[in-house]
Amino acid sequence: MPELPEVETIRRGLQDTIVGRTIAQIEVRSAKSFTGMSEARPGSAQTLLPADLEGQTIEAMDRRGKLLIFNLVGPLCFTAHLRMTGQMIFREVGAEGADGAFDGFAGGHPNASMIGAMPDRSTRVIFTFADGSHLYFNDQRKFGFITVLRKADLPADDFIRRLGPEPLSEDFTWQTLRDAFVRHGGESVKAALLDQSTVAGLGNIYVDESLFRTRIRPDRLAGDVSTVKLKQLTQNIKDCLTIAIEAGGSTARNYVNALGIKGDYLDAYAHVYGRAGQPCHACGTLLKKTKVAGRGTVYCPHCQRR
DNA sequence: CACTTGACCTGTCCGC
DNA sequence: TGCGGACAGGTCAAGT
Repeated sequence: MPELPEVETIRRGLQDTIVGRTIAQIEVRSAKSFTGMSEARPGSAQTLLPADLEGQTIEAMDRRGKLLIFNLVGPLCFTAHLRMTGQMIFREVGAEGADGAFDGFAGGHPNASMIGAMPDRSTRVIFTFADGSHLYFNDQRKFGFITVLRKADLPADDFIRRLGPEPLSEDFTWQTLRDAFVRHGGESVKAALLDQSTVAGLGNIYVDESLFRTRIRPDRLAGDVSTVKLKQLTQNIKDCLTIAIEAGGSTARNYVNALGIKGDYLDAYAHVYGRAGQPCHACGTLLKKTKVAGRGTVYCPHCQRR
């Protein structure tokens, strides 16, 4: 659920709050949530563990696709993948509990009401900084995980090295999309776009939205998309993600940013995601829900005919 | 080999 | 009210 715009929003929030802070202590409540703690891995002697982060200072926040990268002063870093329900929530000293204590950050924000006490029952990892502030990694479904590694090993990381271009960089062009669609020619466009090697960071929401904007049916074969449509789709993906980042991301279920605040994209800008059965913004036809590439998929049967 | 389905989890919602 | 089942959808392993 957190896709690129949500992860980018979190990254910016953390860049503004935790950079320069030193990790004093880490509490891992769910071993599953930390790579190397539950599974016995070969070469485990080299696996870096939470304890290796204690005493380290956050240098900068980075992102690759849907992966958050916490750079530390020195040779180490750690990554966090939020998967479906992960959250990274920062709390200033004394702001762990009631909403009221949080006024300095979220007071007056229309979406601030959902902020709850930390930690809660979904909290899997707690970072305590030397100044007493906290970073909570919450993850209801325990699909997400944190991995500690050396910065030098990042490019070779199994997950990172398979990622396609960053959609908002100039590395992502209609030609790169064309090449990916050739590789995935026999699959649906939707499946091809969900594959992180095609372009990094798209998930169910922004794939449906980008396809609606380009008037392509999600179940259309990737190999059948014309050059004209490829060019439009490339631009629409960029536009869609840019607008979503400006809106602070999408909150379909439980996404919140680093300060615990929901995103505005869905209510304000979504054309199809979460709107099954409602009239199309362009033509008024009722939007249809189906299943494509194993995911719930919403599209307009009139605007997206081919 | 290309493509699809299931597993991993937990919470919510719906029908009976 | 309680209970079973479908659903939510990122990624990888296993299956067809």
